Amino acid sequence: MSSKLTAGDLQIISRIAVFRGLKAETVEQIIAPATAMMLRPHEWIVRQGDPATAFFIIIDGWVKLYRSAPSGDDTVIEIMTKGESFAEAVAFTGNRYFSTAEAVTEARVGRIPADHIVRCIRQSPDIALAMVASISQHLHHLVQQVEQLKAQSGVQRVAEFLASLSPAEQGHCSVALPYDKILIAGRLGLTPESLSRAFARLRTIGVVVDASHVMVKDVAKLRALAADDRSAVRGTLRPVR
Amino acid sequence: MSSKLTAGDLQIISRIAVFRGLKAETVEQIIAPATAMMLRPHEWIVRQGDPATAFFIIIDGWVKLYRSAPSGDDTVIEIMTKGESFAEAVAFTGNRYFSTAEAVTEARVGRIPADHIVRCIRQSPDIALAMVASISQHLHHLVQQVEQLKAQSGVQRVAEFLASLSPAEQGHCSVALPYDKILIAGRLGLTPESLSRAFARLRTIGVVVDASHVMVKDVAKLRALAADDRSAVRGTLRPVR
DNA sequence: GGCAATCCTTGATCAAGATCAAGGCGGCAA
DNA sequence: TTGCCGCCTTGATCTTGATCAAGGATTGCC
Repeated sequence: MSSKLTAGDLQIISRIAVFRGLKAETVEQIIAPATAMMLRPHEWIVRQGDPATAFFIIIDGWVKLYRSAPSGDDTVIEIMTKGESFAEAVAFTGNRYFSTAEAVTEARVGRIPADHIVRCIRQSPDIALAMVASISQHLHHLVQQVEQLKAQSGVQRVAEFLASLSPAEQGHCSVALPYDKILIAGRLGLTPESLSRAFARLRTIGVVVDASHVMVKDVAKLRALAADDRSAVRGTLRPVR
Repeated sequence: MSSKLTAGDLQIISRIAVFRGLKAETVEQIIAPATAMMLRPHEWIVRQGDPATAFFIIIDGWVKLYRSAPSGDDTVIEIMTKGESFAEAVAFTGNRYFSTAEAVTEARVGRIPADHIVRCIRQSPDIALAMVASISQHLHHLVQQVEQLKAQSGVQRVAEFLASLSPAEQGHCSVALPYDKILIAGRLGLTPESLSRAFARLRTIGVVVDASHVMVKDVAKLRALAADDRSAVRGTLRPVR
């Protein structure tokens, strides 16, 4: 289940996110005691409520963070992939993980013990600043999610999601959905049925979804819709039967 | 507008949140260059998009964090009071504040320059750990908010909010709403009208709201409702006309 | 091939919450 | 005192999204 990191893993880890800006030797020192986890779909990495003893970097694959209510239903908090990290902050507090992390695809995840990092920080405090920067990203992302849930309709959230997949600011583009629609629906706080209908509505502004392929005629229009700019999509977006 | 911290301010600040667990002299060193801001209602502390150069500790009063969309409407992200801090993480990144912070009541807020803290951290890294712990709290709070918005109905969020005001786990209690209902509605992602109707529904399970006074007959029932435990409130909660 | 399971879509219906409109009430200033 | 304004509530209506139900498409397995 757990093994040493390969040279390739190190390459990936040191180039990304959490450790951006640190010297190569510092990064090496940090990840010295790291291990790699190989996961099959549905296997979990940590469980909500477990004492936090480490944080994680995704080397490959997709991972979802979700919370389970006593009533039984799960709420997706975040979906992450290669180069992203999670549970940094809580790992330093000794508290408990507040979400479950589960592999969505086959995945490879680096595990870094918190106590080791704490030692490293005492030795070179710059590490702390790098990690705070990474944590700040997570905060920003969550703040945006709260804003979206409170202020945007389902169709708008879908539009924003599609726009975020598109590399371009405007013009047309063709992208692939990164994971299945049930999961996308969860990410956006919708049921699969509602997501399906949202896609149907977006057809009226030139978005064609076929399985995991999405053709967007005009990305700018998508963004305008997400931003509530009614003039950009006036008269369109009728419900589709 | 900005002045020195009083001895009383120092008392409050050093006892709370961000600096918990640090030695008194360390705290003193950190807040040496801090200033106090006195604010009237509606005055802002920082603006969304401003470069982040400091973080803040609320000494007294209430402060709301909110984001403004290009379309004009505002989304409440968080409402905070005495002893709470904000913008810690982003202050270290040099990025821009991602919400506006505005006084809701008269308020007194301590401002701590980020560059100074960075120097302190290099000198004694324990500060970083204390701050990460505080940031972790913020993360947890946001995660909970996302969960609530995605998984709970408006009435449930209101129930949870009221339950959180009550010191007791169960039994009856009487509390005061901490700020006006428009703001409570914003915090919970509802319109004032919907909040009003949610309160009306809760009357059927023994919650009486009169102006800012709330009488709760059975806090346990509130919590059960928030947690989706239908058996606890079976047959009640009919819409009220 | 046939079968089952999963994913996705579509339709019909229902419930939740937003919106629009109106009115009560309390505080405050002239 | 009067009048105004902002907060709050209530009613009527509309929109959004959830739920329930059914069926098509794909995939994997025997």
